[in-house]
Amino acid sequence: MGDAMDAILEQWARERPDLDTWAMGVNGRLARLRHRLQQANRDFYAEHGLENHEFDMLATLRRSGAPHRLTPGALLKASMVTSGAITNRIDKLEAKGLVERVREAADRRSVFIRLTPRGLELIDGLMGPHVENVSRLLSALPPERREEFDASLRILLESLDDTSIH
Amino acid sequence: MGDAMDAILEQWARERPDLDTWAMGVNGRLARLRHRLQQANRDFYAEHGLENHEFDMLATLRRSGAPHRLTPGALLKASMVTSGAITNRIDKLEAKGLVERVREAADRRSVFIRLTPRGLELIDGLMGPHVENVSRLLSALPPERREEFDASLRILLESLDDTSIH
DNA sequence: TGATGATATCTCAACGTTGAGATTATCAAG
DNA sequence: CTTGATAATCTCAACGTTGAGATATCATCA
Repeated sequence: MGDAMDAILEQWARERPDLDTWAMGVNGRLARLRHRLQQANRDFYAEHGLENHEFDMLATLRRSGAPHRLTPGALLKASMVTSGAITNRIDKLEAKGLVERVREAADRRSVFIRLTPRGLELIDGLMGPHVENVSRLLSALPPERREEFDASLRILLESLDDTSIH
Repeated sequence: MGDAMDAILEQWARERPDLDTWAMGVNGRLARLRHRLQQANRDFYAEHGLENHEFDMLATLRRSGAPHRLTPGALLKASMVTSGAITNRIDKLEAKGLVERVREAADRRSVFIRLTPRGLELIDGLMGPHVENVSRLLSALPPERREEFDASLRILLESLDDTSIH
């Protein structure tokens, strides 16, 4: 059979046989796979009234543990967007009543973004179905390949300095 | 050592030990890896005055073979964005003199987007360095792992119906 | 105490994408 | 021919992100 990238690499082989295709293929497949997964995740989140990034932010707060609050700065580092986007996203989630801004006396430059009871309940109820959904999306990979695949991804990420969430 | 995703999965293991983490890990690593690669590619393209998507469109036209022209519809299908974005991108590349709109008598609903001589020269000169750059970015993956890694990506893409560029 | 630099968050103009609809052209059927 | 359906491209308002700068607070030290 072959995927879309096979067809693309065939074109390159015809037009520019001097180019080595392995890296191009992996680069393209990673882009396409990420895109497909993101679309599929978006469909799932939409069933529950959430945007992709809204789910991400709620999940980040949830996995930080009680009392389920982080500063915008911490949320920024945990994300892959810039500060303006974080402010905007917090605004939207606050308007939905899923998080709230809490100022503490300690350092008044800072704000805590805290899951509301509703936000906590929502994300806690969604994590199980989300994991099931992602598992289903990746279920085509034979079990005996899974460990090596994940390990390869980790090797690449470590080499690109993706080594910390702090 | 461990990558950023290891730290995230550790948090989940502490907070929600009931969740199976393999699929979440792969999903997150694919997102992060794609993001890192896209950033690195962007830096490379920027050295040559191109945006990420501009390089993509020029490369799509180049690999289609002489006479290096495709309709906006074909460029749309080859991309992962919507029609408004395609029109906008063509406008920008046309303003830079790298592609031109050509109407043919055959079907006047259609337009061909054709690489100009400058556009062809630019993308042809860039493909070699681009492949070198991507190869370097992926060089941490041991050679004996590469074939299986690529094959696993293909398995996943085929299962998600990413099977055609037409 | 006051000055200086660092830190945390927010602001906002510029820009790109989305996606439904408008426009124009072609094709098929009667 | 007309009519209606289909097709290809473009338009544009709504929206989100970027990224530099503004604002406010804190820390340090003379």
